[in-house]
Amino acid sequence: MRGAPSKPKAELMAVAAEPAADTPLDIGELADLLGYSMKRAQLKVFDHFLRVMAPLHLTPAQFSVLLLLERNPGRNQTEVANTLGILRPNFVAMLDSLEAREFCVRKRSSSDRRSHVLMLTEKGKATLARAKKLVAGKHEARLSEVLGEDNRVALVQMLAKIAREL
Amino acid sequence: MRGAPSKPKAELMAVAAEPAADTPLDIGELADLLGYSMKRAQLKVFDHFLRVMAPLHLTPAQFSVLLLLERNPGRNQTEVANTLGILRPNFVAMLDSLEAREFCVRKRSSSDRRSHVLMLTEKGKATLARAKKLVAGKHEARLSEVLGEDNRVALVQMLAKIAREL
DNA sequence: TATTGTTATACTCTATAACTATA
DNA sequence: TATAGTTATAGAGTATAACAATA
Repeated sequence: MRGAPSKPKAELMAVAAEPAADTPLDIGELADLLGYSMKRAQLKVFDHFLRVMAPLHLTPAQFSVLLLLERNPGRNQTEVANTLGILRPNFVAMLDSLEAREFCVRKRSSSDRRSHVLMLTEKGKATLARAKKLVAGKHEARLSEVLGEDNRVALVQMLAKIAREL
Repeated sequence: MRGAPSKPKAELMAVAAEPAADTPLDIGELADLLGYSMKRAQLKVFDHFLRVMAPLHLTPAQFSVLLLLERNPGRNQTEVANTLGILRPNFVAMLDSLEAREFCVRKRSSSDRRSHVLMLTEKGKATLARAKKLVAGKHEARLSEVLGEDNRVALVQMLAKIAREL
C-alpha cells in the first residue's frame, strides 16, 4: 500500500491547487528543535520501558521510587518526593499503591512522630531486583543497540547537564 | 543556610539509627537511567521554552503547529495532528484557540467538503516570525551555551534516532 | 509558629467511543 | 461503507490550599 502514486482523478484543472495529499508533511525546522525531538524521544523511551516492564506492572515513576528507597532506606515521604520532583500531595496515592502491593512500608518515625520512615519490604527488594534485570537486559540494552554504548552514555551525561544547569 | 552542619541534638544513643537527615539522598543508579535523565531534562527544556516565549504566550505544542502550518499550508487537521502525534479529538480545542487568536484559519476544502484546509493568517505568520527569533536567540542559544553547539546538534540527532528507531 | 502527611480540588494531557456530514 | 471533524468523557499527571497531628 502507498507504493505507486496512482492518481486516477484529473487534477489538471485545479486552480489554487491544494497540496499533494498522500504526501508526508515536511516537519522542517521542527527537526532541529531540541525540545521537539526530546519530547518525542522521551515518549518512545517511556513506552518501551512500559513494554519491557509489563510482566512486573511497574511504571518508570514507581521504579524510580523503589530504586531510591533501596539506596536510601529510612527517609521520609517529603525527602523522597522532593528528590524525584514529585509534589508531596501527589506522592501519597503513589505510596498507597506501592504499599498495597507490599513493596514498601510506612513506619512512624521514633524521632519525629509527624514523619513516616519508608523502607522496602523483602517482596519489594525481590521485585526491584527482577525489575533491574529487565531494565538492564532489555531496555537500556536496546538503547545501546540503537545508539551505540558510548553514545548512550554521552547522551545521559548531556541530559543530566541540561537538568542541572538549564 | 545549610552551610555549617550544626547538630545540637545528641544522637549518640540512637540504636537502629535513622539516616542523617539534612543529607541529600543518593540517586544511585537513577543517574544512569536514560529515561530518568530524559524526563527531567525534557521538563527543564519545556519550562525554559515557556519562560522565553512568555511575551507571546505560545506553548511548545502551539509553536510546533504554527511551524508546521507555515511549512505545509493547505493540509487538513488529520494530517497535521498525525504528524505531531496529536490525536484528532484533542487537536480540535487546540485549533479553536489558535483560530480565536487569529493565527490561522480553517477553510472547507473544495475537493473534499469533509475536511478543513488549514492556513496561517498574516498575524499568524508575523507572530511565528517573532517566536522563531525568540527560540533561536534565547532558547536554543542557551542550550548551545550549556552543551556547546556541536554537542547540541549531536544531541538532537541522537534523540531523533531514538524517536525513529526505538 | 512551622512542618509532615493528608484531603480536596482543579487544570492540563492523553485516550476512546460515538455522532454528523460528507464521500 | 468509510473518513473528517467534532463532542463527550474518562484517566493520568500536576498544581495549590487547607486541615490534623506533631514539633
